[in-house]
Amino acid sequence: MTDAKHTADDRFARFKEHLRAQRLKSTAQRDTIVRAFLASQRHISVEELYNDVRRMNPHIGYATVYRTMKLLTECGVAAERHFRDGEARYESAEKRHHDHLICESCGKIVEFEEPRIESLQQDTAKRCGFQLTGHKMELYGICRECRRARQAG
Amino acid sequence: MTDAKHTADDRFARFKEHLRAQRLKSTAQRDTIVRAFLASQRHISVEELYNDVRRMNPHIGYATVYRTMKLLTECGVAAERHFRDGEARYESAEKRHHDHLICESCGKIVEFEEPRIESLQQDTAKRCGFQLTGHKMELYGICRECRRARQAG
DNA sequence: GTGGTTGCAAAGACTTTGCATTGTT
DNA sequence: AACAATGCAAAGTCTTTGCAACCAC
Repeated sequence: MTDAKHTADDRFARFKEHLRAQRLKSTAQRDTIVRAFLASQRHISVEELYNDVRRMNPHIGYATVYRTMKLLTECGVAAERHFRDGEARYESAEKRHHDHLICESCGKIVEFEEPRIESLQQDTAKRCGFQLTGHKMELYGICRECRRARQAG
Repeated sequence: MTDAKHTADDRFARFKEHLRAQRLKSTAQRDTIVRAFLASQRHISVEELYNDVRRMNPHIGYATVYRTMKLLTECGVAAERHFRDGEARYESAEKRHHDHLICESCGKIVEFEEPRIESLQQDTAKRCGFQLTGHKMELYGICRECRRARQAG
């Protein structure tokens, strides 16, 4: 499924490389956390990740998860997102650029790309005298499944 | 400047009306906070508002400011926003729909409307099977003044 | 052995809440 | 008089940090 250049192993290697380059150390805790993150195919919160990690090694602390996700973000393997629920979520940073569509009923998160919107964002920034450096766009709605469930229920 | 239907006095009246309708009480603190909010022509944070309010009445507490802004939001006079800095900011809710462009250098916040983006957002949601209920879009960049200052400096 | 890392608890930032007191209606 | 509102401090949520013990290099 995943692009061959971006397998979990590749990303794990990228993380290890980052440690080496920065003269940081490899530890069992970091390995566990990174593998757990790479195994999760979703927009995972620190709490969720912490729970996954604890299953593999109950002695790992919350702070280490936070610190490791910070490292993963720095080396470009993970990207931090902030949706409405107020806690950070992490996703793989190696996908191409995209934005998110979130179901307000079940919390499902769908990714989409819409180059026409991107282009209009550029135009808009320029029109206002800004040099665009980034954006945040989230669409909120009700997904098909939740609408069906409502009608049925 | 402001639309005649949306003067500060009108909005103040709307707030008072809300209190009456909900059988809540008018107090000097609420009046002070609401007037300070209506007088501020910007996307004001609770801390900034608290400082303004303290100048008018040093005995007002932080909690009362939070509680009053909640009320103002409920009655549709204020709208709560969350930008990157992690603290809530409030703006007038009576403007027409718009999104924000934020200077990463000086923090300036500019409002814009772009119906073509809105329309593409609708299309995108539909294409993904969602019924759109809302969105959050912020563009980040460097404003003209900050770019000039950089070149000069 | 040196210096980064960990886990825990404590602290921070922002916001909400409990409660005795005060103020509105 | 009844009951909501206030101010303060305490608690809550998410995240970061200080520090002694620990471990990779």
